[in-house]
Amino acid sequence: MDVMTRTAKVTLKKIYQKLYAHFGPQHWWPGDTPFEVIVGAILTQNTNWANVEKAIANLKRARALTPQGLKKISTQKLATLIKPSGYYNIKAKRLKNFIAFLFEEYDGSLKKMKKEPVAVLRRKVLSVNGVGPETADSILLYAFGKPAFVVDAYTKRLLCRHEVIDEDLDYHAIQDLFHRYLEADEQFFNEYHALIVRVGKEFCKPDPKCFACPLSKKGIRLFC
DNA sequence: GACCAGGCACATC
DNA sequence: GATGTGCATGGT
Repeated sequence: MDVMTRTAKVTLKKIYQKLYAHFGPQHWWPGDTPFEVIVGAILTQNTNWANVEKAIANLKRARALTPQGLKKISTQKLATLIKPSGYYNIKAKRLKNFIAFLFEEYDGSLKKMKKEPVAVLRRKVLSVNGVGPETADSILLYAFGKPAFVVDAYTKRLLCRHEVIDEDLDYHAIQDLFHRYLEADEQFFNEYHALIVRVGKEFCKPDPKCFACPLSKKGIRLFC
């Protein structure tokens, strides 16, 4: 194993250990059912989770938080229910696109969907308009328990700030780091991503000067 | 009032 | 292929 590879591997493991030691297990994803996780994954696109929760509550109250429920209601009605999550018109269409896909390919059954090999599943989910790489991997990992690492804005920011990666690395290049250097374990990927979001929300703000982090006594970085 | 939040598709060059 | 833009609410 070459030096760079070894460094990246050690660094990724070290970050995880520091985060886990500080925050403990996160018990993700916040969703009662796999279907709720999928809906949440679409609604949370570029959106604060607190707003997504309001939209989810509206869907539950309207008894629409099932494949059949979302299939039945109109796109317009759906948009009204999910309004608090923002981008409600486009997200209503995206949810409808996913539902159409679910019924066309799997008769509306998540159980059937889960049986698909992971590589095939990812490719097919990505073909749904409105489902990009992060949403697809969130679905694979948190709804279906497949070992797909979820790369989000926090992941990229954290790794950039700690000079593990360059700013210009794209989604799949970043994901590849986790897939190549760490064991592909679903629970581990689940916990790792959840911890990144936790530290990101609290301490890793967009302001590039913001390094305040409880994991370093001097408050600057995870490790220096 | 400005800035931010667990993206994505599409237009344009 | 790179870069820019629209989509929108609610909390700080």
